[in-house]
Amino acid sequence: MAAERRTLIHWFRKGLRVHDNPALTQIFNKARASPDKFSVRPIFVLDPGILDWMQVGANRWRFLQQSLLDLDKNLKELNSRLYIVRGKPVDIFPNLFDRWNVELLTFETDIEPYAMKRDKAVQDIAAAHGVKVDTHCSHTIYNPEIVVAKNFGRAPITYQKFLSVVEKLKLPKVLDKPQRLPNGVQPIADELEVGQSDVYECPTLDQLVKRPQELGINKFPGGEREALRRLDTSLSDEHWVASFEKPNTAPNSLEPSTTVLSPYLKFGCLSARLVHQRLQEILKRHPKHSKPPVSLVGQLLWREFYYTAASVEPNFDRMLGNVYCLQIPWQERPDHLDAWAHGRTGYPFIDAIMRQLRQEGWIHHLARHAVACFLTRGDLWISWEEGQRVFEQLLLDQDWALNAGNWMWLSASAFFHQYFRVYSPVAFGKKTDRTGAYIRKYVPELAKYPAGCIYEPWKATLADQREFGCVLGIDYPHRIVNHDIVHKENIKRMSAAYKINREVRTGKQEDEIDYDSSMSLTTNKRNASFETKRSTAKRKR
DNA sequence: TTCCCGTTGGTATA
DNA sequence: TATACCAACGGGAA
Repeated sequence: MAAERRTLIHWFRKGLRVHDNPALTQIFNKARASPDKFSVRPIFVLDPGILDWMQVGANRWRFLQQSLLDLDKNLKELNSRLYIVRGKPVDIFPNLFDRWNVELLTFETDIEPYAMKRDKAVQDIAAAHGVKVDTHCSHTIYNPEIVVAKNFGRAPITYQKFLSVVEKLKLPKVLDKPQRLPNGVQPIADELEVGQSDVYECPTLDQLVKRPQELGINKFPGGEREALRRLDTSLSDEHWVASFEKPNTAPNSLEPSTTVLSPYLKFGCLSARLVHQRLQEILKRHPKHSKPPVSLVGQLLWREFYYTAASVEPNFDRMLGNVYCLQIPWQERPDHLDAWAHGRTGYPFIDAIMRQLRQEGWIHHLARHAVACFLTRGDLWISWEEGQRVFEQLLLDQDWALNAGNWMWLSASAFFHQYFRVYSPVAFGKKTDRTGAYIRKYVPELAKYPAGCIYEPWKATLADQREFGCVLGIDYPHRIVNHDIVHKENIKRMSAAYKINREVRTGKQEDEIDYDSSMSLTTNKRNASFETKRSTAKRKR
């Protein structure tokens, strides 16, 4: 009798795909082996609690919505479907476990603190309801837990060290999509579905997006189908793949100079393990290929690097109490932060990047470097946490570990320490776009400025500005800081911050430390120094 | 303790 | 286009 069937649930969170999805494949195989015993319910939980954890901008909601629609389609091709459940996991699971007579729950592991807490709670609930839970690590190529264990309980904090650790590890077996379910495994409608046929349907865009005016161009639609298509396109030119070196790609080309697979990897529409396997196959045919850290494989391994580091530090996205992070007395400047976030700094290259980000949800990695350096140690001296928050909202590929890790890198707070290497908001972009075509596209008010001064519009005379149809202070802002002056001051501030951190780290007594050595002492700074001690203590443990 | 190295700086000089 | 220099960091190996 159908009523006696037991339900197998796969819970999608990240990993919005049917290919290379071991947790999904597990329940499909189990149901296929005993089709008269089981029903299969692949679910996605629309969890309002996630908003206490994450900022999600309109473009990112759209990407998720499209990914869910595509996932439902892909599951239907396998004779199943996606069930969207609305509510907090801790509230809805007890109900589902009872109502659906659940035997097994599977999901992909995650290392984000919000996810780990949520998953622990759900596992406890499952245990109380007699539901078995199986988890699989498939968001990353290597299991962060194993990498940490192989490195004697600590995450490697240099890329080279990370490489030496993972080189010894076995690569995962990449799975194809599961085989189609036989007829009869689909669950019969539950009491909620009866008379409410749309109760588990995918959300519409207007259900998710509260401010539709913030929706930009849909240049990178979500979903597994699009992800695999994009992968094929990216890998079609094998010479390009084999010779890829990230630093040689342009941050300001009019069309992306890199693959833009990152949003798909973030949501798991695309398996990093599959990409890795496909790359290895190509590289076998091209013995003289580029290598990590600059190669395409190297890019995947950066992702692994940050995931591993983040997996053992719940404060990875904060300066205070973060074992990796240098304590720096950043300043609060809401006006400057706002100008930066909305592309109104008066530096055309910086503004073009920030506007592209807001419109399209993706910017080149080196463009991220330029704007991140500008916000933090280069020019504005504003905390990387503020930048992280803006990126979190706007980037389609926003991934907690990568976003925080890269912000620490760029602000020279962790992993990278050569703070005297500062990006110029004027010179850096010129290397790959002499004429300023990128600026003309994203800062159209400057479109008539000639190549000679489009990166530095303040060099145009007022008469010229009028002729070019864009007067500074009226049609486009004056620059909010003078880079030539502030970046030198900031290098000194960094030097002082490093000195204090060094002294605290090496155990010099607090009263011996000269906080005033090159800048005035602020409350902020004393707190920062105090927290460093805590971090250091933690690190030694 | 010393020395080398580090995904992707900027600038001047040849 | 390549190289030296700027002023100088931390991690990690020796």
